[in-house]
Amino acid sequence: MNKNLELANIFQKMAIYLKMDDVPFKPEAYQKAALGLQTISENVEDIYKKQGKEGLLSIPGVGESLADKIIEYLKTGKIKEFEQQKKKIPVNLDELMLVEGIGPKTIKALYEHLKIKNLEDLEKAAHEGKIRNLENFGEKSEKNILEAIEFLKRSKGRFLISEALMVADKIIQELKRLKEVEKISLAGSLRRRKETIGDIDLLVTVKKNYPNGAKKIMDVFTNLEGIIKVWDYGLTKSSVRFDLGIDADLRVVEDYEFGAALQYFTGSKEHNIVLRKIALEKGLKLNEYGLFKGRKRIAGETEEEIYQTLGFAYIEPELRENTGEIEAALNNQLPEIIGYNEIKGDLHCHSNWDGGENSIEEMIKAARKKGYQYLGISDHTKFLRIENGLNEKQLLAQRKVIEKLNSKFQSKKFKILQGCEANILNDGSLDIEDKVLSQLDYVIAGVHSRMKITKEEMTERIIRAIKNPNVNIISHPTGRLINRRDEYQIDFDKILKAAKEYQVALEINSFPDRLDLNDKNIRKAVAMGVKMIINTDSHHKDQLRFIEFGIAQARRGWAEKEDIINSWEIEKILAFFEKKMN
DNA sequence: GCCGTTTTCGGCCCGACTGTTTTCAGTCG
Repeated sequence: MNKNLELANIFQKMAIYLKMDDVPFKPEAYQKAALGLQTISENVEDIYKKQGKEGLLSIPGVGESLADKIIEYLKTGKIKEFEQQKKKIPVNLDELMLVEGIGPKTIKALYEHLKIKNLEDLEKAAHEGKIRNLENFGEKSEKNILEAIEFLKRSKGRFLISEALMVADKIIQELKRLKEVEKISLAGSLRRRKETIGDIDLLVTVKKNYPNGAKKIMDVFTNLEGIIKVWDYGLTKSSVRFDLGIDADLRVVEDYEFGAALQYFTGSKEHNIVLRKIALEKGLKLNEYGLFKGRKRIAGETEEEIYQTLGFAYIEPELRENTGEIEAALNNQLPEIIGYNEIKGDLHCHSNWDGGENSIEEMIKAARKKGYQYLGISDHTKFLRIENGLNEKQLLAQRKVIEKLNSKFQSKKFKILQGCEANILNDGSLDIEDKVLSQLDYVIAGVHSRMKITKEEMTERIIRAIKNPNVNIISHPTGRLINRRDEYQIDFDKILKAAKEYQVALEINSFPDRLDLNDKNIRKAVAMGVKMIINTDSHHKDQLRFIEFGIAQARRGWAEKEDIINSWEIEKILAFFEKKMN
């Protein structure tokens, strides 16, 4: 883990400890600093080296006191205050805070009365019926705890793609520096860009004329920063665990078998089984070393060669799940899935008007740097007080600001759109008056409250929002949070039908713990001709990069350019929004 | 503890929901 994340992690936990003692305001300050550390792209160590404390103060949310704590950590590897807090209440916050419905106060009470320190203690106490006897707890809360633990167990051991990719990128970066390394590639679920990742698989080939190359590579790999355990060390395969808890496997393969190995280790298993079956039917044999006719290797150096020799078009890794891609490839009907460079703008971004980190100008700058042609500012609206949601008056004031910015950028062929992320209230109405909504360029509507209602109620609620003539996009349509919260109950087919009828785009939210819609739902939408939009939901300019996760999800859902409205030119999107109005 | 087109000190932190209660505490967004 890099120092940014380590510090962010500590500040998060210090915030939790402060909340246990009901300290006002400070926890939020610590959390804000943690967020700042997570989102900046520069390394906090480098910042301090180059610019000293001044540099640290420029990190969003970091002031005098937290800058000192950062320095203390960089110098000593510890923060005294944090060590004291841990000593006072020595509990595993990482585990306990993951339990839905449990927060700082509960953790403190459980520790003080029942000495519960971790998930295991908690589950045991709940099973034994000890928790219900505590003040302010009852049978229901005990049952909820057990259910939440069950949910955790189901998702255990899977990492968010963003976490896994961060570790993998670092490994690749370090190994690429070695002169012994010829080719290096991700494999496994990470290469297929699955939304959660079990472990990291990597393949390398050794350059010729380096007889001890494999050893050198493995030595470097098994000694990378952040490794806490080396499971295996070998010249063809090594396996390690990083401090995040994630494992990584590295395999050294020969040049002539690289494609075969890549194909094999990328999977999915189900995809490969079918592929091997087809090879057998053709009198061939496919394994991780190549495609063979008898004992003769007829393909193996590249993946393309293997697919081609088997009689297929190349199948993108994101499609390799044996959910019809092989049949499609055989019939030459593979979709032309959307590319990673085909998004022209992001329409779900928050600015500092609603408590986001950056000003509209800063967001624009970041968007232009990404090569976007347009950017949509869609701040929260007033129902979400905590997010500083905007009211009608503020939205209209913001409109003026954006109009001004547009005249500034007119010559530069960049367009700023004003939207908002309005809240879908209990009855399906929105929290902003229609006459104001109708003045915005577009409207996103999303559910942010009362998520545990019946399927019928939730479906009706969202459909009523879809029917609102001003609504163009439904944000994070199923509401799930990966590893933390299930989708809310909805009849997705009905939602799709309504979205199609009323010309509303469903969002593919790129935030790593949302990725909502998921691949299955995207594919359903594609099949029904419902339009979608890949947005980041950025609350900070650096989060615009999350778009790659949303695009990956769209690709896994077989979406083509035509299905994704923000791969379109601005005029076409505006026409899409416009049409709904009439 | 942070931050400043109201302020370098005094704001910031609301509202819904759930489960425990019988008027409230904790969690979540």
